[in-house]
Amino acid sequence: MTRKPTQTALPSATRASAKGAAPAGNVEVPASNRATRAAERRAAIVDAAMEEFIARGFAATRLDDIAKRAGVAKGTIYLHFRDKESMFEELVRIVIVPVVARLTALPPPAGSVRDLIEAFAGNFLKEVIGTRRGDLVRLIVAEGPRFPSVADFYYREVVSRGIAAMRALIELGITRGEIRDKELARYPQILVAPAMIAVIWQSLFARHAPLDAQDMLRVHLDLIFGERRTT
Amino acid sequence: MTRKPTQTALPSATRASAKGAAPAGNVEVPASNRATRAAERRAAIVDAAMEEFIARGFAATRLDDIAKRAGVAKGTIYLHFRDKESMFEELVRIVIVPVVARLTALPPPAGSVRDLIEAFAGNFLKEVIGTRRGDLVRLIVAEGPRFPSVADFYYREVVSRGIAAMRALIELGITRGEIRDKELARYPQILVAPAMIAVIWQSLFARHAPLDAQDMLRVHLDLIFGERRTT
DNA sequence: TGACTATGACTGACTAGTCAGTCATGTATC
DNA sequence: GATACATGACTGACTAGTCAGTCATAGTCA
Repeated sequence: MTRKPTQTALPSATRASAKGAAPAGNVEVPASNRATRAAERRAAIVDAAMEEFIARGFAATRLDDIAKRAGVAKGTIYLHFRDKESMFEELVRIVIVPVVARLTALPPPAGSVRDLIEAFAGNFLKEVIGTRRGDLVRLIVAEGPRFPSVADFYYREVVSRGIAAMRALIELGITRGEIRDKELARYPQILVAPAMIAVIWQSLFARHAPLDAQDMLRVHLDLIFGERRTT
Repeated sequence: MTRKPTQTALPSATRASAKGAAPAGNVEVPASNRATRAAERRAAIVDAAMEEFIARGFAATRLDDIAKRAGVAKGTIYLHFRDKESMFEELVRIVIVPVVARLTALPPPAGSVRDLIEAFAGNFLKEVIGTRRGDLVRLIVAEGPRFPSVADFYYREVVSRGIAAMRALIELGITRGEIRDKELARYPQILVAPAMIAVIWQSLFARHAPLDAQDMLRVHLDLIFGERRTT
């Protein structure tokens, strides 16, 4: 009984992945074929879900809100994801994977170890700290204990790789005589710690006391590499 | 409409803080007077709430579960706290304040700056890392964005004080020639970062890769103070 | 090319279940 | 006996997930 959606508009954001996630008011752009449209919708749902989960956390996020933000009916979400939980898990994968790929693909085997690490830090600064992706990291820290599969994935794909990569760089630095402290290779976490703190700080305390992450990371590298660089 | 907490007692935990928090099966020990009993109940509720909030986060925690764990009826919770939200906020205060007090009251003005910082780190290791209180820190990171009052409180009472204290120590270290890098005073976060990372690591990744926090902090201090100490 | 049919993406009202907060009814204390 | 405290069944608001029905589009045929 009752039923008669009429359903005129069908937003769909024409690719663009609509970061801003314009809710309702977007104009009809009936993308070519069905498959494309579906992919666009899926992307819109992912973006919307990301925003909502970051803003409210897993439990407090309503699928109705995600649907509204994505400009889609609630049922549509279930055409793309099994349920709320698996949507959250997939979401993390979908967003994390390309970032890792980009950060990993970097190593331009040029210059000193310090140059390499600085390039890496620069990218991290640009790609993560203070961005939506930084918030995602905080979200993983927050929900990790309740989503072992997410924590596992994150450890496997990001943390263990990152630690291994940093360890390799540190060992190279020690071999080349750029880094004096040989013990550092045992705890690459020390190298990464200020960057992580910066991510969390921006999320939580930026409005109390803004933090110049770039400068802080430079000071930290000075500490490790022992000398002042450039100016 | 509706709302009228009744909000009678405000016991104030008469200290005691009953860490053990025996769940249901506690044999009634009709402690002398009403005030004492009430204080015990309040403490039991605080402990139970702490456990539940840490395990599930704010939104997913059920007051029924807190009540059951505390060995109390749900209504009793409302004799002590206005609602779930203010319970969470008070909880953070109740648990954090004594920890800060204990960590702050330390400074035995003896020995080198490194000794001071090492003593501090040792206490932090014992009191926070890998304990329930460490989980609370993770919880604050998790819920902070949704509870500005909690984030504010935490910044004011813990972060800003901690940063200021560390800065003072660093400056003293620089004056005394123990610390070479003068820039460090601008970012006390660098000094603290590995400790925070240890807290988070224990919560999330300990079962994937255990971390010897104590050793890591030692290596980090070696990095800052430049030389190896003892053995 | 135009008309007609089949497909399945999409919708949103609905169901079943959950849980914060209430309050009438005890019960212990003074 | 009066008061303060404690209880837990109850209410009502809210939401994850469902599914019967719709309709734009792809496919087929003349």
